Amino acid sequence: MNAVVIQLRPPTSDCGVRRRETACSGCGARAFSVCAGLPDADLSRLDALAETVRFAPGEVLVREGDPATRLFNLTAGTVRVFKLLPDGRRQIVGFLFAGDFLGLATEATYAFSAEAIEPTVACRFNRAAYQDLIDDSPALGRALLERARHELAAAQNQMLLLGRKTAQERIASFLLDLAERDPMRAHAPNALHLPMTRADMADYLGLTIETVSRTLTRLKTSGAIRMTSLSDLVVSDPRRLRDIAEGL
Amino acid sequence: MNAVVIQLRPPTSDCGVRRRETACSGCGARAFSVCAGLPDADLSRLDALAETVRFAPGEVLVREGDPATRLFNLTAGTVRVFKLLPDGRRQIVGFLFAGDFLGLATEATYAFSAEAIEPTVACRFNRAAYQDLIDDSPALGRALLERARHELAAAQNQMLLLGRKTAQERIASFLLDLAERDPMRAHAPNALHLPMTRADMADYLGLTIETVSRTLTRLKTSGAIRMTSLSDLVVSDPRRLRDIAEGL
DNA sequence: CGCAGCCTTGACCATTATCAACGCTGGTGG
DNA sequence: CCACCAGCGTTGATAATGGTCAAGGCTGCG
Repeated sequence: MNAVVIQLRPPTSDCGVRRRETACSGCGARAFSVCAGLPDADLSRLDALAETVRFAPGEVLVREGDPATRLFNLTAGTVRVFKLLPDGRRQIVGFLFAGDFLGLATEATYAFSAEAIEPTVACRFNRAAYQDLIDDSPALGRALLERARHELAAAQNQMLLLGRKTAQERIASFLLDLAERDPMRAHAPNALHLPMTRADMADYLGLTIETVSRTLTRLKTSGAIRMTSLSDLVVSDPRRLRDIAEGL
Repeated sequence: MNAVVIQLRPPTSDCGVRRRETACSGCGARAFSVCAGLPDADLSRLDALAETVRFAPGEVLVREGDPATRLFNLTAGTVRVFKLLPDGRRQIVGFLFAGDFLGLATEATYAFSAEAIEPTVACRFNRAAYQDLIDDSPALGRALLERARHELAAAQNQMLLLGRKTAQERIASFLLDLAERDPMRAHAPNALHLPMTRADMADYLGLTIETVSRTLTRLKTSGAIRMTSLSDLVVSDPRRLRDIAEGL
């Protein structure tokens, strides 16, 4: 698995900064990469700041409460970003994939933790240096603001999901969202890979493992989706799934 | 009521842009005002773009799905920002007060609706012109990015609340958050005004009106809070309320 | 081949939603 | 000035969605 990832994305001298707009060799561009469209001068300065780091599944990228000294740009893999309550209840606030930026919501200390789910490669930046570069590169500042807008809109959608949708609507919405972001989607339009466990999905959707499992079974039985393995599925009836997601 | 508001915040020739850092005459500064600390030159250019507008309770500032042509800076009042599902279920994604900015999460079209709760005064900007000004004023861009970071962190907290907290924890968290943002807090540390209805609270917290009401009664009975009217309360035991909010 | 971890399914339970009745309050008009 | 009404809030009884507890099955790896 790890070997495959490395095959798809060989270590790059520029830490992936220049390549960030494609998520996977041979498949289409990712729409919201922070660095897509930046002038070469800015890219070079980013390159100079970046250091490539690798994380095995379960490894910690940042820990809630720690001083926020680093930012990351993912070039491969999957990361879960989450918050914990004192008694251990966990809310995953997002999954990050290749091309995504980790640390936008950051102020003096990290307000979330982040762990690799799959073998992950990232460009790591010193936050202070990155901040200097933002202050100095209007294009980068603009790109980050644009990304922040997008993340904020996504967060609002997730609040709607968590506050007002049923279990079935949540799962359907999640699968559709994932289908839109999945770097593999260009290869097979309705095929979808789930890199995370049922527990991760549950903690992202405000449900329990059991409810996630039952609901997937129900969607399967109703013919909206078909599981090709525990972590792969085909959306056999996208229209229906979309209707379910919107509560229709 | 309206008269009182106008007394506290007379219409200003500069649309409130320069005054945005104080929420109410005589009380302390608000921490996260977008324009606080901007150079005078930028403030003047903002002034030139701004137009003062007033909204009565229930009036619409922006409607989900409309082309996003306007941004707002609130100088007085309270606004609810929300998203709807086709069947009418509503999720309030935030309440805005004096000093808050409306439109950060906006891309081509509004992804949310916004309505005044109380009589509200705002500076209205043309979005394209505002965008030009951002591109041209590093300080403004930085301030907006800072604000976006803060909003994103708040959104993640709300996801934790909606996905993993019990009804009682949600209400306690909500009251504490509100206490922190309430422009009146400088006047009486533990007094708190609720400008929104129970239905608004319910739609913000992913609960029903009845559960909000019952839970407030329970907090009241337990001695953590004391209601001085339907929309005013005193946090009589802040420590306890904090513990409840964190699930302790 | 066996084991550990993850997933599924079932039975039962609890929190919160729903439905319903009633009370308070503030505004209006007789 | 008082009575009425509409809208909002509270409380109670009941229901349902999703959670909890428990058992067993799959799967992938050593």
